[in-house]
Amino acid sequence: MKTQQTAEGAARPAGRPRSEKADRSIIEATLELLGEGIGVSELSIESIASRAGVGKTTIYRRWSNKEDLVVDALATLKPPIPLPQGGTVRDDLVTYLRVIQEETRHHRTRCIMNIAMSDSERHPRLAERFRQLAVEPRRAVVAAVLRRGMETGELRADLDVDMALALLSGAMIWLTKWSHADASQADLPERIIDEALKGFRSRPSIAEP
Amino acid sequence: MKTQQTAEGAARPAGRPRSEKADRSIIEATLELLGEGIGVSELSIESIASRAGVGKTTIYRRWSNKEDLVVDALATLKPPIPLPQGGTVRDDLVTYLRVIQEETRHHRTRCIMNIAMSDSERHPRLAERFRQLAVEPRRAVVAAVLRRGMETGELRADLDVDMALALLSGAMIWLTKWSHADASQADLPERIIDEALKGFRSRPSIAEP
DNA sequence: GGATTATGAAACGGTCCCGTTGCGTATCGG
DNA sequence: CCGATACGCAACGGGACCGTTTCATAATCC
Repeated sequence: MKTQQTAEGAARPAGRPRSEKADRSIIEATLELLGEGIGVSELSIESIASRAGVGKTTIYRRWSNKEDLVVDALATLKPPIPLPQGGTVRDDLVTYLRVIQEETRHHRTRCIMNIAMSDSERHPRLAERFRQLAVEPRRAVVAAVLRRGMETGELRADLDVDMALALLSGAMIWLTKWSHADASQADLPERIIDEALKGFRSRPSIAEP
Repeated sequence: MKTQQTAEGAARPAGRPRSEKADRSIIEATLELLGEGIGVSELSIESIASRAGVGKTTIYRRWSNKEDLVVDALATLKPPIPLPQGGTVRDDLVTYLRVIQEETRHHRTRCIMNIAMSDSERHPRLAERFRQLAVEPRRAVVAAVLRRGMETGELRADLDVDMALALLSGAMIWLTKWSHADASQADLPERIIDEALKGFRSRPSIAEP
């Protein structure tokens, strides 16, 4: 009845242990396929198994359905380092948008973003994963920058941080998706930030820096 | 060799004419399925035929591939009446975002938006259709409002109209997609507009209205 | 009526994928 | 070595669609 205890104290079941290498290649194959534009609904277990060099059995033994597998796979994506912050608030925000813009250049990133936008509708757990994986870290970083600006007086003290994040991120995504102009415009981040900083309303005769 | 000329001058081919009713039900069935969350890649000709009460032959006779059919189907979507404009620029912009917010409540609209965002990556002709169908009309309407504000002095004279549209629309989409808070917040449009109008930057002691 | 074309239904062979099972082999604990 | 479990592989029966073809019927022109 006695089973060997691992260092972590988990009960070690008898027999051949599961291959961590198989785990990794399954996850990696899943991410590869998603990154090539395969949507969750088109993603087939067989294609994953084939890509990973693994039997279907090995996959079914670990995940009972596709959504679970995709959720786990996405969990391994590391949020890209978001921001070297240090300059003025404007500079930091520009840098932030530049990172997004650069990410958007990669086909893989665009595919993942598409999954986040679309498949989340039918898979709430995916949506939650994306929120905590991609949205929340960025929100936190930008919020820190904005709050710093609010303290130094560079920004309005009553700024709505969530609203500001939505304006900036939303604008970047919208433009890269729908702008007629070449989306690779180098000055897009600056233009977005400056419009957002200045605001649309006219101001009675204040010299702009 | 002679063929009868219709009133429009088009050559009338011999034999039974194609059923316009079939045309319509095919298009309608396609939009129904897309509106239920079926993505373009999952959309099957057989399901369309079945839904439309039509033989597959009838579909294949008119469209040689799925993308063509979807493009034609989307072309029949009328852009929702965008804006009763009349009040202040702020009021008109709030109304504009309210329309978007209201549309987003409908599951069908969200599905169509998802297709616009995701499937456009793989189907450039779809992207183009969406641009001229949904994006451009809105851009035009909002641009008109903004320009009016620039003329009356309510808005900055050097406002970047495209950037402003991106900020507003992008923020709305971003928030309805990723906001933790209840997306049906009634005051979302006002909050977006006001942040955008005021701008993030602090202003040296100017009383806010 | 006769020629011509369209229509819905059904069936075709073919492909892809499903989720499961059996097989021979590999890797663990005891 | 032995029992237990995991492995990759191949095969299973079953389902969904593909794009095409055949067929009896319907609509239009002459």
